[in-house]
Amino acid sequence: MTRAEDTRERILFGAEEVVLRDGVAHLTLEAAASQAGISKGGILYHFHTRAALVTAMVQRLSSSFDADLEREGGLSGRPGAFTKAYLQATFGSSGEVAEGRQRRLGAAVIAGVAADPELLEPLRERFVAWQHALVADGLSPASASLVRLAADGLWFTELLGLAPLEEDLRSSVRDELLAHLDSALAPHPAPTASQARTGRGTRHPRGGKNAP
Amino acid sequence: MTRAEDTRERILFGAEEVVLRDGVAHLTLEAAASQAGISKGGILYHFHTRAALVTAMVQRLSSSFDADLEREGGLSGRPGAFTKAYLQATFGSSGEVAEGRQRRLGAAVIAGVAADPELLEPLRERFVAWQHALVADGLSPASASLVRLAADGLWFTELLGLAPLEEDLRSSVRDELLAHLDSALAPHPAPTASQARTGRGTRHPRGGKNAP
DNA sequence: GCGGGTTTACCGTCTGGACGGTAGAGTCGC
DNA sequence: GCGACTCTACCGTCCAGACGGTAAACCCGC
Repeated sequence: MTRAEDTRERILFGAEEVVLRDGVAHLTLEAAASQAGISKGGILYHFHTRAALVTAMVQRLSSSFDADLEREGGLSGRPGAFTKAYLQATFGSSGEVAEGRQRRLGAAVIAGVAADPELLEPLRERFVAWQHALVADGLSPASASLVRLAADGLWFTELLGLAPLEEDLRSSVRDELLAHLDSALAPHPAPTASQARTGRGTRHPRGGKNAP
Repeated sequence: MTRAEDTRERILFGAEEVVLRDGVAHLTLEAAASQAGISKGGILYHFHTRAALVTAMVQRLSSSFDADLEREGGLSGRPGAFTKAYLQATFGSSGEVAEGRQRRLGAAVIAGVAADPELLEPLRERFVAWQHALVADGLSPASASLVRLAADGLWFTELLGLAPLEEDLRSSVRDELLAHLDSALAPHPAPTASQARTGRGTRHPRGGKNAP
C-alpha cells in the first residue's frame, strides 16, 4: 500500500517534471517512467492508460488547490473569506517557493488540454464549484468574480511565462485586490469622517447567477 | 499570390477548427489538410514543417489582438487609453460573436504550448510589449496590471471552458473594471458634491518596473 | 514456522499504427 | 514551357499498449 502509493506519487511528480522541462509533447510513458526511476511497464501497472495518468495529474492539481483554500481559511464561512482565500492561495504568501509549485501543478493542465480537452472535465467541475462559492461569498458577485479573474489571469500568465508580473508589481496588485475586496465587503460604510470610503462600483448589481 | 495566400488562410483556419473540435492532440498535418480541403503535401508546400504551421497560428493570434487594440483606440496616446482598449478588446463589445473568435484564436496558444513551449516565444514578446504599454499608460502600474490580469483571466477561463462567466456577470465585471480604471485615472478628484468619488485604493504605489 | 499458493509490484520485449517529412510526378494558368 | 502549386506514394521513427515473465510480500492451514 504505502509502497505503491509512494511509487504513484513519484510517477506523478516525474510526469510534471518532464512537462516543465521538455514540454508536453515529450511526456511519453517512457519519459515519465525513466524520470520516476521505473520502467514503462511499471507505470502501466499503476495507470492502465496514458489518459489515466494525465487525469490523475489534473485531479492532483485541483485537490491541492482545495487544500490551499482551506489552509487560507476559505471555509470559515465569514463573508468574503472564500474570495480572500482564493486570492491568497493564488498569489501565495512567499512568491519564491510558491511559483515553482504553481507552475508544477499547472503542468497538469497543460498536459490535460494537450492530450484531450475532455480530460479537463473534473477540473471544470471544480472551477464551477469555486465560482459558486465566490458569488455566494457575501460580496457582490461582480467583485468576487473580478478577484477571481485576476487571480486566474496571474496563474495563467505565470504558467505560460507570458510576461509574468515582477515581484513588487505582483504584490502591489495583490494589495489593490485586497483593498477592493475590503471595500466590497462594506458597501454602505456610513462614512466615518476622514476614512475614505472606497465603496461604490460595488453595490450589488442584481443577483447574478453563476457560471454554466 | 492571391491564390496562395488564400490557401494559406484556409489552412490556418482549418487548423484552428481542428484544435477546437478535436483537441490539439488531433492536430496532425493530415487532419489540418483534409479540413482545409487539401492534401498533406499541399500543406507542406506552404509550411515546410509542422512547427512552422503552429508558429503562423500564434503570430496570427497576436497580430489579430494588436489590430483589436488599435480598433479600440489603444494607440491614441491618451492616458489610460491603452489599458481601456486592452480591456475592451478582451471582453469584446458583443459577447456572442466575439467569444467564438476568442476561442478560435486561443486554439493557437494551445497548439503552441502543446507542441513546444518555445513556439510561444514571439507571443511572449508581444505580451511583454503590451505589459510595457500598460504600466506606462498614465495610471498606476498596479491598476493597469490588475485590469490586465482580469482580462487575461477572462480569456483563459473562456478558452478552456473553466467555469466561464455568464453573460450578465461578465459585463458587470467589465463595468466594475472600467469604473476602477476611471477612478485610477483621477487619483485626486476634488470631490464634486454628490458625484461619488471612487478613488483611493489606487493611489500610485511606488513606480513599478515592468515584466521581465 | 513452514511450505504451497495467491497477490502485489514491477520488468523487458514486441507490435501495430500513426505521424512528420521526402521524392517525384502531375496540373494549370500565364 | 515555365513556374507556382498540388498530389500520391513512400520511408523512418516514435509511441501506446499488450503480453509474458519474475520476484518479493502476504496469507494460511497445519
